[in-house]
Amino acid sequence: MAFVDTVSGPEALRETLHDRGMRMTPQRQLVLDAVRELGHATPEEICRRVRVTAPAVNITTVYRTLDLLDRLGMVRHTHLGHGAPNYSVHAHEHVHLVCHRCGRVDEIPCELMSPLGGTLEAEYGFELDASHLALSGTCRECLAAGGPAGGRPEESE
Amino acid sequence: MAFVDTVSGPEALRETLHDRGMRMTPQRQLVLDAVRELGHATPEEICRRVRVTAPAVNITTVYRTLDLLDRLGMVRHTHLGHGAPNYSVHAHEHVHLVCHRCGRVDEIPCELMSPLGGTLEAEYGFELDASHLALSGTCRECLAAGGPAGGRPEESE
DNA sequence: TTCACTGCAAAGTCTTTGCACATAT
DNA sequence: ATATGTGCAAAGACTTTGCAGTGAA
Repeated sequence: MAFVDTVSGPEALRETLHDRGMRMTPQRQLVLDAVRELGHATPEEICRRVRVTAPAVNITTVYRTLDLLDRLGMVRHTHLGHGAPNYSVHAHEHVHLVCHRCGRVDEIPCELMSPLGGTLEAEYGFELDASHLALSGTCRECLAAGGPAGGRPEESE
Repeated sequence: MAFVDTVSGPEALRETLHDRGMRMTPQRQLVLDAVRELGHATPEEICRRVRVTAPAVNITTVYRTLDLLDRLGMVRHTHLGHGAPNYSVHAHEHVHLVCHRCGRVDEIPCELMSPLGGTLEAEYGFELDASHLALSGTCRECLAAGGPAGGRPEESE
């Protein structure tokens, strides 16, 4: 019997879609591939990536497809604080650290959030979804350069 | 000698502005008052509040003034994950918990973030600004109602 | 063959910019 | 008197919607 990669192969998407009476299309596969290849990206960036292969794909389709894949649980989006959201594959879990002085974005493992998650659950009954939103603050370099806490954020967000 | 409330009186704003060669205007005071009265609000809501007193004030002025007050450190804004940012007075520090199933926003004391803040600082040299971004997840009610982790977010964000 | 999906264009939010006039100092 | 601040209108970034035609099943 043939092995079917139900996690990342093209068949996974097709099956998931068919299970819900939806159709597999080249656009959908391309968008999912683009998210995987880019790691993190905005709809705009994903669209550009898709267009390398299929120049006719419309940004509208990218938005609709990202929304669909998000609802299917195959990708997820994170709000980094300003502007467009940032999409990544669902499997790749991490927390974002956004420096609001230089705009730099770092990733840290989700596990660091576990203690906080436990507290929130115990005290507020709130189940934390660590990877959906970013944490903001000031990064090492900006602390070193622009001086500590005192200075207001320069720019970016 | 007269007592001057340098924290919240009208003179505080005037002084801060004059120190930087900027001018005190009724609009600026009204926007700051609106943020104080509303606690949390979007630029749109702040504008509506200001217009109760001064109907001619333009939304553009509200945006410009909020940006100014933010740079002056008198208000701060938080990204709740979707749409417009949320402004509040700088003094009132807290973390937001946003339920991505029902959209509800709760506040928790900043201190809960201290352990995480310490870890981030020690391991990554990152100085956390807990109140600038929200934490998302699922609230107690939604967990009870819609069942736990399993179900995809319904709606809202 | 049928109906979900796509592309296109238009509209909808939220926010910023340019400019002439108003006004705080 | 001066140049900062304001209102207005237009534009800009990001996203959604309506609709007719396309193509997956």
